[in-house]
Amino acid sequence: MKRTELFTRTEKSIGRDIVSKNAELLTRAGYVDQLMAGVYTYMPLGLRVLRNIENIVRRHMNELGSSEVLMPALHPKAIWETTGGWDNIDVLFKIKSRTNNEYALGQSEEEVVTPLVMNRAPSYKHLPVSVYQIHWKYRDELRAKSGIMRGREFFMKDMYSFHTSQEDFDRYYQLVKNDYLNIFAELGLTAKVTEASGGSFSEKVSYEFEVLTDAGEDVVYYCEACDFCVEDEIAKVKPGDDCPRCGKGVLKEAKSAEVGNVFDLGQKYGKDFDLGYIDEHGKKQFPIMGCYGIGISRVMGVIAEKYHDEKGLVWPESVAPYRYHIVMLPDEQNRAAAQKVYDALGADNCLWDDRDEVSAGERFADADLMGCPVQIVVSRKTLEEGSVEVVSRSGKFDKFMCKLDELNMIVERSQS
RNA sequence: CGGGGUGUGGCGCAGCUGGCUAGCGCGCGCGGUUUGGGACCGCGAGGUCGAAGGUUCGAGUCCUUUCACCCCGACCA
Repeated sequence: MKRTELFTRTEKSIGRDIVSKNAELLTRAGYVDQLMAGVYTYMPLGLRVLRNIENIVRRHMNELGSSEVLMPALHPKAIWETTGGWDNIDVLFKIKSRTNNEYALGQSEEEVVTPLVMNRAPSYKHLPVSVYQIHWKYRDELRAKSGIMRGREFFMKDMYSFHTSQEDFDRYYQLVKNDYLNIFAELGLTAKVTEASGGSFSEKVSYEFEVLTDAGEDVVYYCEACDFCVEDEIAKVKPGDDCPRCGKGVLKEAKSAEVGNVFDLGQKYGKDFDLGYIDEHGKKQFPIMGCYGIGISRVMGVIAEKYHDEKGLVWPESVAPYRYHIVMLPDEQNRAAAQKVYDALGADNCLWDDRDEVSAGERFADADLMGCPVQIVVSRKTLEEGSVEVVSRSGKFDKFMCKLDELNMIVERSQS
């Protein structure tokens, strides 16, 4: 995309009341715009990052054999009364219409997905089933905070699975749990599988996927030597204790952000809706269900928290809005050369700063702030050698010159 | 929801105990000089000071109410 087609702008300074690093950088770089507390517009570049995260998650869900659906965010009151959530979930967003009917905004979708799936699974032969969606969620938080990390409206992947036996559930649960670590790794994040409480509707422990960061609001105790990690709320151990798993390491305390979770829902929802299936003996049974979340928009915030320096964002390649940022110094010859680079690398991979009358310094500063992985400088100086200069935003590779007639070298050499 | 802070052109801010046509930087428009790290000169446009009410000869400055945002806490099936 050409910069002149982008209506967003960058800001040098930011209000003193913005403390959160992700909010600061994403706002200054023009990735997001706050509408109100905990509610953001995703601007063109921000949306591309969000879509990249989303698509990585989507690919994994599809590989897990789950089917994508898109369920409503606006729910009737009745289904939430059926499960008890209307009265028990204080973050449930409730709406009264002019007809005096009441509605809820979805903060999770068990109430929708359970009838949706079980009405189509009359017998054990139709199970297991796994479905997921990637959609907005709403929580009536008393206090939204930390930029896009804790919104009242946020983008989330939520998957639900339905099984006929505990063994089959455990198999799938384990599969998803393991794959989650791969997903987060692909997103550039090191997540720790963390034991946590199952919430008010589940006696069982759940697992949260925690990324260590001071910007997070959870506190975990983790082992330095192995992958043991537990939420402080349910921990029977404390910092300084020997690790209960490996015995070798000592537990440390850290703040962290929950980027995903998996829940064993048991038979609650089937029972609440009285929706079961017929087993091989002709008897009615309730499905064992699991739910599996990943906070897409929160992941974006956490990545911004983990990947930045004093100059701005430094996106991992897997989620960067554009792989290449063409820093063109204004001049007709430079423009012609930049056009060549743009065509060679593909418009969908490049953010081309094609503006006139903007100083070199501002271009460099903008490129650093926006954080695309590879910066390609086109200037009189580089063209004297018939080349462009290729720079890594993260320092992953040493900068090098690339001849204009060998532009595919950029693709090769910047990958490694 | 309890406590604290802040609301002044698009963005960032100043405006002390009330006083005359509300300032500054950035950005924006026009002209010119610049062009490898957020350049410079000149001219110019743009705000009624979050909102409502009150005190006063006079309110951005004081009082009351209210809304919004930020931070701490509580909360976060």
